[in-house]
Amino acid sequence: MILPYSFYSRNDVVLIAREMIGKVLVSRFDGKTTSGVIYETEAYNGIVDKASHAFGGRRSPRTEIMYRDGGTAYVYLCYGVHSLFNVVTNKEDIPHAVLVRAVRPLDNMKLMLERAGKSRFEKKTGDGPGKVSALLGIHYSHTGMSLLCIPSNLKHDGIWIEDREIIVPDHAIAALPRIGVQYAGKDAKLPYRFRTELL
DNA sequence: CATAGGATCGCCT
DNA sequence: GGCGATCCTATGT
Repeated sequence: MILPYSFYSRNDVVLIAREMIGKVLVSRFDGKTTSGVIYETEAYNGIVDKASHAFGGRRSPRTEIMYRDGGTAYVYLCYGVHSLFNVVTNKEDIPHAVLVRAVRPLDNMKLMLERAGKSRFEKKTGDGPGKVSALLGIHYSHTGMSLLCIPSNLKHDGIWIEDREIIVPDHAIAALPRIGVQYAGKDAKLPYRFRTELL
């Protein structure tokens, strides 16, 4: 089942980030589908979250995407090198987002290896938000795409997330501080990162 | 217009 | 554990 608007539009971004563990991130570009099982995410809790790009209600051409309705892709360039993929959650004008930090490669390993410039898979191949985008072919120019409009035409591009009923028990999901947000002061310590070692 | 810095990665030691 | 790559974005003049 493709995750519907009702999954993304809820107001608890931390819960959504936790529930995204075990879901399958899918992309289709040039008619070629690739996917991976999500095993690490981070929640960014809108205008009250110092670690969020939208902290304090800041708006800019880049962060404007975060104020869109739930189910929109927010992809931005980090360190001039890496595209980082997030899903916007909640309703329009509430800039919540979930960063996908790691996936276990699933469909079309060959193409994903090629994209990552690797010759074989290792445990860490999809571990890291920059690597997630590299494997799936997601680029910062894809920011603003809807994850709810699934292309029926196989030649059409699209990104979406599926529930393939992969069960990850609650006790197997660790809640940890987020990575790389030391500038966020007190908010840097919030347990908004979710990760499982089961997948 | 100029500038500093970033929700990272891979390679080096 | 340290560092350079690399370029967009935000901010300030």
